[in-house]
Amino acid sequence: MESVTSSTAHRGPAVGRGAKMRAAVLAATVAELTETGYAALTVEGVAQRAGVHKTTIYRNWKTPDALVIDALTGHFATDIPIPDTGAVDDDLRVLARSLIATMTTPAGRALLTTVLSDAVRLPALAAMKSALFEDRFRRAAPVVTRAVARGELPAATDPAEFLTTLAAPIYFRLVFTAEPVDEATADRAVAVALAAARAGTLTAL
Amino acid sequence: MESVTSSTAHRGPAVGRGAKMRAAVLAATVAELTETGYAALTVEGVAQRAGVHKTTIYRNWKTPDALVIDALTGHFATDIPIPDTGAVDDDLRVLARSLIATMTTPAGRALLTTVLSDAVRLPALAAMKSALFEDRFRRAAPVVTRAVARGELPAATDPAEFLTTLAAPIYFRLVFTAEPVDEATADRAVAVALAAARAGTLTAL
DNA sequence: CGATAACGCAACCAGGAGTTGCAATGGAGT
DNA sequence: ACTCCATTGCAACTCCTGGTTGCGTTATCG
Repeated sequence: MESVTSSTAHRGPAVGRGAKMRAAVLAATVAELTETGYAALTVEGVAQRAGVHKTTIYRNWKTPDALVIDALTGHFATDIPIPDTGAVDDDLRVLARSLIATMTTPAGRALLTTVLSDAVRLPALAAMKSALFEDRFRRAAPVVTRAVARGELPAATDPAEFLTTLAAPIYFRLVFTAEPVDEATADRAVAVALAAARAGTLTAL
Repeated sequence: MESVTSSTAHRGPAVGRGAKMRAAVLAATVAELTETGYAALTVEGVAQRAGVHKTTIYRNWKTPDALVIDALTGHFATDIPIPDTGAVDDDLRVLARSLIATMTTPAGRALLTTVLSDAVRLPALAAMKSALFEDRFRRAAPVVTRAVARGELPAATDPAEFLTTLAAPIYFRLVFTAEPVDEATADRAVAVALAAARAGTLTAL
């Protein structure tokens, strides 16, 4: 201490190091989440897997929960691209298939599992869950409105209703049943949603 | 060992007591499950709520998990009645509404939440999850087959497929979105499933 | 009414989460 | 290349809570 001396403004903060370890820890967290689940998640375990010492984690994240939030928020950022092929059928097929593609990866499963686990008690995670679906639906809504504009679907078709009908069977199988979820599942979901919409059952309340 | 003595066969085992406490503990477990979730479930908490000492619980259930399984298995037993009104529309409406009725009760939510929580790591609970849906679908299948027989639905309609389509949006809203789930939700799910089936999109693979 | 089994209680053990102080390391600027 | 200082590693330590054990107490059944 004493004098910081007049010259040296502020020396090298050495901030480049934390980035790598941060990435490693976040990745390790997701991995642990997939393997052991949120309940059994231990900072020790994450540290070990990341090749880091638990002290480091405790110093960089005030609480283990913050770590989880942080880890999941990353994947959250990876958004599904919204197609615009000119035909509803194709748009929806692409949409459903990419949804399934992202959700059947280990990382996707980790997000889904954790979001459904007891971690929902964390307000931040609960908010994330709502935001995730609201956001995806809002982003995908144009697919429906464009189809309506083109006359491919009834004018009264509600985008949110439609997308819920499309997504529900996919998530249902992912979460509840042990059935495999693949392209066939996607295509069937599309067919069902389209049939329902064309029958006029997917209007706003 | 020794002699059990001639007279006194086997004295009063005093077995009538455990029943009441068992019920109290099981109820307390469900309550704790709804309020605090599986991860935060503590034997101490359950004991306190049940007006019992934790030792008693540890003595009656080898592990806390066994307690959870036991508690949930109770609700599991409460099955949904399968209607047979003579018209698919009515059958399905009744079915969907009673499903929603049971799942929106505190107890129903407890079952659902726990079955989706980290508790799924328990093989017994995972098995229960599969069994639950398989069983319900099997029991409800006649509603579909009868409708087919009556000519109300296409002959190729697959019961499991149909029931998945019916249940999925309900569970989706229950689990993922914050929307209220009521009769309107039930009726809409019925309309969607019927429309999809009549369009021939719910056939076996 | 008395014996026996189940419950209540209190003290105890174990393990893991989270903390702290100090030594080692590596990156940034000169 | 060299030096400085933030950041990480490391080890020991505390504390809390899940789970256990032995014994006194109570209630149920014959």
